Amino acid sequence: MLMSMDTHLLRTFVAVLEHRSFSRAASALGYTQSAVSQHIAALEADLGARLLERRPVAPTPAGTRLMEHAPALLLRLDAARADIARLPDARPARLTLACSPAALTPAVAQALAQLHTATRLLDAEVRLLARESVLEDVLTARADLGLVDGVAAPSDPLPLPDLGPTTTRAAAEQPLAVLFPAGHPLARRRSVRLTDLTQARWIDAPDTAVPLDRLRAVCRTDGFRPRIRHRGTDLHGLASLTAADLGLTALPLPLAATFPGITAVPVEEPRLVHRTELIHTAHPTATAQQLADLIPRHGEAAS
Amino acid sequence: MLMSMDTHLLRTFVAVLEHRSFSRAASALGYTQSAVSQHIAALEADLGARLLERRPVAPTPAGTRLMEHAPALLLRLDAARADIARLPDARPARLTLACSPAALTPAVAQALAQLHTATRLLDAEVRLLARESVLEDVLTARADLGLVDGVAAPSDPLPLPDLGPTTTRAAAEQPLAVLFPAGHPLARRRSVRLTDLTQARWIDAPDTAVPLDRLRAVCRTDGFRPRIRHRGTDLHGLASLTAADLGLTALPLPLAATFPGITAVPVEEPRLVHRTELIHTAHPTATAQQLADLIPRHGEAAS
DNA sequence: AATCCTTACGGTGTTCGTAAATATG
DNA sequence: CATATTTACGAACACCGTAAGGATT
Repeated sequence: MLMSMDTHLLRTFVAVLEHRSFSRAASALGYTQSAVSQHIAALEADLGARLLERRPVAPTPAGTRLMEHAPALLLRLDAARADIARLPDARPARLTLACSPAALTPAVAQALAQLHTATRLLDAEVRLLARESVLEDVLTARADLGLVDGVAAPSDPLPLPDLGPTTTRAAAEQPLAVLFPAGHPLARRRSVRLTDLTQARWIDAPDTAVPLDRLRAVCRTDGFRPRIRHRGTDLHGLASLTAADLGLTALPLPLAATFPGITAVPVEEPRLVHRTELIHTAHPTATAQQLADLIPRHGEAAS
Repeated sequence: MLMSMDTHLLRTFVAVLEHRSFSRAASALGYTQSAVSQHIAALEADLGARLLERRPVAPTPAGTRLMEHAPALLLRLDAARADIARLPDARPARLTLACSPAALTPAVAQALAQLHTATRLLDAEVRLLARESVLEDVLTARADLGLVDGVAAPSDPLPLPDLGPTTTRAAAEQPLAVLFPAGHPLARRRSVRLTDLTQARWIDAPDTAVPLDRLRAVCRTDGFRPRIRHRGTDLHGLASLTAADLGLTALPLPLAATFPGITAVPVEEPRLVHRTELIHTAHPTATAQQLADLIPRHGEAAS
């Protein structure tokens, strides 16, 4: 009766927790409530521990532990499938590029344009995603190439989770800036120390380059408490929140300087840069490699 | 008919490639040859690609791709199971510490001794493993605590693969040294540049702190070509190979200085250290935490 | 009472082993 | 011809859905 933690079971487990309901998870997965119930029961029997509280549905401690593994496992399972699926095809002419919000720089756009004229490329697609989703898209072959941005020490790689075999390469490094509303007292300074701003009001924008928990990690502090949260990839909207004095934001300096009502001040301390990295699988398609070669580089690294 | 890449199938797939034979894999797994054959057939049907060549058994390109994912997947599956299994137990009194070869320093031994007297600890075990295996042991709960060593830039973390939720902490940083046989012309120098030694004869010791591919990565060169390879965790034997002029080795300076027939010369450029890191799961056992707290620290980081 | 999850039960389809067939070197 | 993998087949079993049973709000 004890199966070896079948992937089906993990999938429904995750779905149940996402939907906080057996029945909703069931219809989402195309199963019966009964089947979902049996799946969870089987998992619990297999692992010898209760995983979920019911009514309301919530994870037990053991369920929480399992949840720390299951999504990554399922993602990697999909990645493996995708890696094999894209192996033998006559390459479809479509090229898909997944980008986190601030990673789509003019240089990238130019590279795309070059490729377009050079190869009479039929179809290219750019997907703007939350930074967490880019790696996922590349691993599952929803995108041929990815561009993620974030903050790091100069010439350090971004700390990306290692969910499968990928290759990473620095595409750009730009100075990091804090955005102030135009009249802000600190807006006249030539540079700021991040460590002076731990107690300021910040906007947490977890889908963009600089989630606040990253700033906390990089500055080794537990300041940077968010006043409000901004979800999504709309940097212009984010900047306008700052312009309205709802809180501070950090963005790459050249980009930050383009927003109206904003004064961007470079970060002086700690020594940080806004870095963009190019991601592709260990075995990129030919066109993907072509585009990758057209995107300027700024150093090198691989995983 | 298409299953969702069942974990059984992956397990037998890996076993078949490890044993290079359907029949040997079958008996290793407690199956019939027939069952193994059916497993592989099912996987190939599911993924729509031939995975193995038969007679002799060897991976096809698609099989190679799958092999880039399957072991990590299975490891993480075991890690999840272990994470849950060790959750509710009344703690068994045994504490297991997994160490890579040069990570077991006097400070660690002292910490163990302290714990032993402080808690009248019934049973402690130290496992000396190849550096790759330490993380694996911690994830699967074969060890409560891990110590891995390697080279990195000062105060940079070691690049460990992210195969599951773990916490990492620097335990020590020591100067890195190159080992020369006692009479070697360079052995009289006060320090050496690694970049001057890319063309020298090296011993590759992939199970110890400084595999040559790591040196290549860190020096951004493709030198450091191995003359011979040394497997295993026996540093004394490794040093004696160097003493016999079979090739150079890099080790932490204080340790290197203890070997007879060897002159250890500190590395001056690039700026590198030998670093030891303490690993435990995100939810360590009480005794594991106790020991961890007794081991001196040298900075901090988490994943 | 309504909603939601669990349990009982039967049909369908899958998995395994035995054994015969087939391919390879 | 010997060894190794595949295929055929039947029995045991697992899985899902229907439907009835509990539990919780």
